[in-house]
Amino acid sequence: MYIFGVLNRNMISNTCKYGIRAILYIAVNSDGEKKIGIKKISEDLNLPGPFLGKIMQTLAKNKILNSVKGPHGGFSLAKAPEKISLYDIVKIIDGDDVFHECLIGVKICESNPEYTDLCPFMGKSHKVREMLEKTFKEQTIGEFAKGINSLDEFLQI
Amino acid sequence: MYIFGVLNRNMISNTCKYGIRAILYIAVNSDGEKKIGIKKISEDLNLPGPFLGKIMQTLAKNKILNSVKGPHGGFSLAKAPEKISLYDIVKIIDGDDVFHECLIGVKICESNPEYTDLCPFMGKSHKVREMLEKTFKEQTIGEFAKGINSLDEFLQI
DNA sequence: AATTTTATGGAGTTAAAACTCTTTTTTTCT
DNA sequence: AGAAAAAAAGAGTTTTAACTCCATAAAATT
Repeated sequence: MYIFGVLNRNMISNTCKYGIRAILYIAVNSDGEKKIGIKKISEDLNLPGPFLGKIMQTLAKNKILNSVKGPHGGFSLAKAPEKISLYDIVKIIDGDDVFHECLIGVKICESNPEYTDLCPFMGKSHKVREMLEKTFKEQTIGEFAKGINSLDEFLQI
Repeated sequence: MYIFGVLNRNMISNTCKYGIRAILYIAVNSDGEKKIGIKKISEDLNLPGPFLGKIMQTLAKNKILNSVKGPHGGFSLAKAPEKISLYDIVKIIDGDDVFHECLIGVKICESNPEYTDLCPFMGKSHKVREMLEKTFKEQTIGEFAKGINSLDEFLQI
């Protein structure tokens, strides 16, 4: 339930989810060299094309993707898929606040990165949050892509 | 870094954080019976008063707070602080999506609450997320309030 | 060289979260 | 009963994330 309307609170922004899914799509469908265009990716993944374009731009600027203009152009991974983690992508698109900021917005936690238990909850929650961060850092695109049996899993929402 | 502007991505909405901090304020400053008004809470915690009013309304409707109108009215906890968990508050204000939705928005996970490893990342991340949920469920307002030495910790953002 | 195809860049629009303002209702105090 | 104090309710506005549109730039094909 939400106070003022419809809410769907996510840890990760839609923008970032789209980015992750597009990169996975490339990892699954390209053999490293082959370029894939925004049109094809956005149609297959059912994502808004022009918006995805912006996201890809950002990922290209941040050396996650290579982009080539013109006919037969498109995007390919700029590194081995085993060298790209979900954390890398989240950090570029959403930043890493989600892994570090104080969960209830207490000032003292923000100025106290050692978690020397000034906010009682931070003392209890920071281990879980470190695990969360670790999970994102250890999950590579390469390994993720290997685990995908059917691309249909990634169609639509 | 964020693509289009300034982003500060939080697991928990500001609305919810304000609610948690206001409840903590009441738990620390009231002995169970004493009512405290929005004006005092919002001034001391540096929160937008009318907005906090809405949040308190919602929490009152959901039996977390008692509210009394008129002179010497205000809000008090509707239950023992040990019976109120952070999870309760998050669920009321933000919903529990943040603990359950698929982190990268893959359809198959949403329709598959058993996590029978169709999405490779869900298989790896759901344990951390269960821990996160547990952490929120086990953290009561009562215990939290006991751990607060100085209210100054909770002033401002 | 001209055309086509694809990404890039910039300036918009839309929808939802965050926040404000004003009026009404309830309670208490005189 | 009347006035004052507080929350409730409703209708706004502002800000930000999400998304679109159009013109430009670069590369390949003819």
